[in-house]
Amino acid sequence: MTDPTLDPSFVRPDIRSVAAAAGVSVSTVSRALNGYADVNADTRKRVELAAMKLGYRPSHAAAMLRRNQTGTVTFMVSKPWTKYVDPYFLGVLDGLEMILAASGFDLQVVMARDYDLEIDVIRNSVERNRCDALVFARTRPQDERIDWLEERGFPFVTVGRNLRNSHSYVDRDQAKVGRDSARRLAALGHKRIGHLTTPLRYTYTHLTIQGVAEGLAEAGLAHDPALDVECFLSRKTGEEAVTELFLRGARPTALICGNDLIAISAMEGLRRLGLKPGEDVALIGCDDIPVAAYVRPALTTFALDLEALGIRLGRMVLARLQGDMSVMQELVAAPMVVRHSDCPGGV
Amino acid sequence: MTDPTLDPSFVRPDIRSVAAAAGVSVSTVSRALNGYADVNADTRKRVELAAMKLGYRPSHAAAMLRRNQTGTVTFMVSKPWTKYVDPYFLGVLDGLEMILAASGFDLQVVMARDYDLEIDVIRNSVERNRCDALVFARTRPQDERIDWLEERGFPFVTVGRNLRNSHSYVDRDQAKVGRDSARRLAALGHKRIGHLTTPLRYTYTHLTIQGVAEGLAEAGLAHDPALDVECFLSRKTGEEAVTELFLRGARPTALICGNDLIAISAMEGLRRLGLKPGEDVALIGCDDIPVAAYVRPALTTFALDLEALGIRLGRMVLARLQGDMSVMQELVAAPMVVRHSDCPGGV
DNA sequence: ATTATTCCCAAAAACGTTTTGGAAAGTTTT
DNA sequence: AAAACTTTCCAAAACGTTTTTGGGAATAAT
Repeated sequence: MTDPTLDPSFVRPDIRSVAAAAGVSVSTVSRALNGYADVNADTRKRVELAAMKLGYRPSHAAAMLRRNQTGTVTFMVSKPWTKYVDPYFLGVLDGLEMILAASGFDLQVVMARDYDLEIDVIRNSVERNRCDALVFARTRPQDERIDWLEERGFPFVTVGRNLRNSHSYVDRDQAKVGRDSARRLAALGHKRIGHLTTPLRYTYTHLTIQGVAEGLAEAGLAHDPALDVECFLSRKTGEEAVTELFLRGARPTALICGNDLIAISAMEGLRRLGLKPGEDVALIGCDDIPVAAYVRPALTTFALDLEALGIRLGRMVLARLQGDMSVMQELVAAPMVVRHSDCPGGV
Repeated sequence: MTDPTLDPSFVRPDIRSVAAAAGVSVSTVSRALNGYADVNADTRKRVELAAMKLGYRPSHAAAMLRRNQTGTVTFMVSKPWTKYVDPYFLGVLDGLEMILAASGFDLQVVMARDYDLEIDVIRNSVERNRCDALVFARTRPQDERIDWLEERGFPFVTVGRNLRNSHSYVDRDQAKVGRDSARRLAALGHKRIGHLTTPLRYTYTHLTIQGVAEGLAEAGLAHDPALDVECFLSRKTGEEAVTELFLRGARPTALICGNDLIAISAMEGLRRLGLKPGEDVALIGCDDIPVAAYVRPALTTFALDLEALGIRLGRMVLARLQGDMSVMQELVAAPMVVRHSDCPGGV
């Protein structure tokens, strides 16, 4: 049996051809194929058979025009973010796509060339009715994207939150990451614990800092701001941050790193200063990227099931799309995976 | 001046409202806004002003229905691939999106849950008219996706090629990577050069192997198949491959690794065997992932401007979409970045 | 035999654009 | 002054669905 669509004279069948083939009206085909109740079982079967035989595929554009929706969910990312192969992006996208596809939604990816343009990209997507819902990550304490969308009542879900905490999101329990990091290092006997933070523009950075502060306080340790440095993915990564720290005269015996890339590059910085990472200075990362297990010393860090996160995100979006207007906020756990970079602190 | 779209009674203006406001017909609005020549400059201005004032945004669905195209390009990825945060994906997507967006096309991402499903995903996208063109990577020597699309005459561009070499693609000069790797290691005095390859299912793996063979032959070295192991991202990564190699009794003094992750995990395998990577055994990777510079020994590898690759890909797609039916095949260079993992070989 | 009640289905009206085929006015050429 | 172009615009016809409206034919109830 050869594929009819391969015939060069093949033309896409429309709903009318199916109706003709099945000997029913156009509207009946539509109702039959869309699972409406008021169509006889036999009729439905006949229609389905005819559709199958003709290789009929409803026109998405026409359906969407009539239904007044797009059937797509847009995920927005910032270019500066993708440039450094952020592990977040992919896994989340993965889970999200899975859930959406199961409900017949397309996942669309748009990119903002710069942070300033994010809001424009969103406005464009929303105002042109390009999507039914939006998803984005890297939320900020004051996030104009969230403000704008809330004001407009447009469905959206984020990875991470803003300060107002008024919208639906999925977030890693970042405060716990900070707390656990500080606790562990304190328990290992460290007194001067530094923090190489992710960019302060993001909310999650502040949550981590807060968690670290709590962990330190619990252990009776004072938080010394001189031990903290803000890092970026593009410039001043862990290596430079460590150099800056020691140049400043601050001499931490342990470093909590905002992510694994910071941690791994910080190791290099320490070596340059003649210090042995994992022996002279303890390190804890975050994210558990694939190479974390293979660097020397193997990195102690926090794992995160990105796909699961994407799945939750997807479910939230779907709920929103089905009219559930409740605010959903989920925190996902990030278990510590202990390797060898977190050594005991000297007296 | 407040945003009119914020008014709760706001309804999306359609082309008729604009026509009414500008005092012209609907068709004139369409022609004016779409840049047709046969509309008076003054009229065009009046229309544009009215559209602006009303906050008019043409309905994508309606336009696409009428134009009989979707305005989107679909990028297909395989889930098993995203799972291990392949650095390819992001950068390419980045460049691609940039080019497409500039021409008003949307980039859509679909995921195939497994290799077997890739063809179904493609069929679905094409037959349902969900996109105007397709892009995908990880091509195979016999690639049924390519076969199917060629048969159908549907526009597509790939990252990588198949054996027939009949379609448009962008590819890294993978044979050169293999050749350069072999040459360098041979020049450093190595005689027994192993190869931890990427999966053999992909064409680029074979091209690399071929390049390595050429490089070895040039140096007058025989290629010993016992020194080669196929690696995967999910299981049997470099670490296990190295173990297997030495267990077999093969004792390479240098290893060409299909990618950086294989190389970095191979380092761990070597250490487990009491060997010092970069001293006892030389290593060369491929991709130059962000941590490559930070592992110890810092990894010698091949860089690749992913964004540039994505841009070329985008341009090819656009050409296709504009009716250019020529076969375009571009090879992008991958310069070697020399660090410290490739040490001289003993006598 | 009439009247309700179900169950199906057909016809037609959207949905918001783009495109087609001219028409009207103005301009140049015969 | 007629003919032949140009320029500028318009009305109407698509595009392929979904949804609404209305009603015919069975079946059940009076």
